[in-house]
Amino acid sequence: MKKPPLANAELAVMELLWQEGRLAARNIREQLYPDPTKAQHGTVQRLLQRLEDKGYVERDRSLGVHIFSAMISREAYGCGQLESLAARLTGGSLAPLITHFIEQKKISRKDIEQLRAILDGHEKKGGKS
Amino acid sequence: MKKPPLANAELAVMELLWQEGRLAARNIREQLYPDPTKAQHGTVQRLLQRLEDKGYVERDRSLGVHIFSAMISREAYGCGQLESLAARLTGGSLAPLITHFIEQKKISRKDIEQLRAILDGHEKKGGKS
DNA sequence: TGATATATACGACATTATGTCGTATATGAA
DNA sequence: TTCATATACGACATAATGTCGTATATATCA
Repeated sequence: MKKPPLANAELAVMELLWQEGRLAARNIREQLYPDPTKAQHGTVQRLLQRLEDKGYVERDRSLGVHIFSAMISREAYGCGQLESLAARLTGGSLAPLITHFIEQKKISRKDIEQLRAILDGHEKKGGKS
Repeated sequence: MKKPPLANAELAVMELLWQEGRLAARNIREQLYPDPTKAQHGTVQRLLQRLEDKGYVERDRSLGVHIFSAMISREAYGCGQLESLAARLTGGSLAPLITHFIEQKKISRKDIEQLRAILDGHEKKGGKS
């Protein structure tokens, strides 16, 4: 179940699905290509089909038009990418990456508080080593 | 100064440079292609040249053979990738990604402690909002 | 100094991914 | 049945990647 990174056009489709849930190809095309132009319908179909092949998108064929929805949440996708980044660079460990991120780019206080809350919550819940 | 992700062979070269500092192309080829084979020297030269073009690698031409070194540390590279991931997915915010990561994949206790230490240290040093 | 070995520069190629169309076929509504 | 729209998918241009091979430069050695 390895997930390659999403390319730009693919990510745009996923964004719509993440935001709006279930969509027909037509809705996606309307939002991605607002031009009153013609046959980018094929383009969207192609993108959706490839996303389906890769396991990112699910297709409901039970109605007239197919209804598409994301098979993986934004968080799960991001998480997988994070994991793959850590695996490639730091033996799977996240801390070195975050460390540098916090020290270099000024991370927002809100993010810091949120992270601290996550860590605290996780520890209290049932600290597995 | 946008840094595209490193492909596999490129990352392998960077790994060597990160680990060993300054290297001639020959050293890199020896470690990447241990076969007593022939002309992967060209391959390594190509990889190095492309890495140089992308700004990942620096070339010292002052000696007989060129000596290569990384222009960007492993941490800085990972940090940039992290940043780009957050920018693409969560409006630049890291917390949602980490949250899911911590909750889904069991992050090691060591990493948790390390992250907490980083957060504490950062806050004490001079909490900018 | 000339011959030989090694480096560098770079063109070329196969492969793959991506974004895009266009066309053929199916399916629904009128 | 006819027409509009959907779907399936082949095709293509572009780009990135990993790989060679060749041409040129540079060094070493006898």
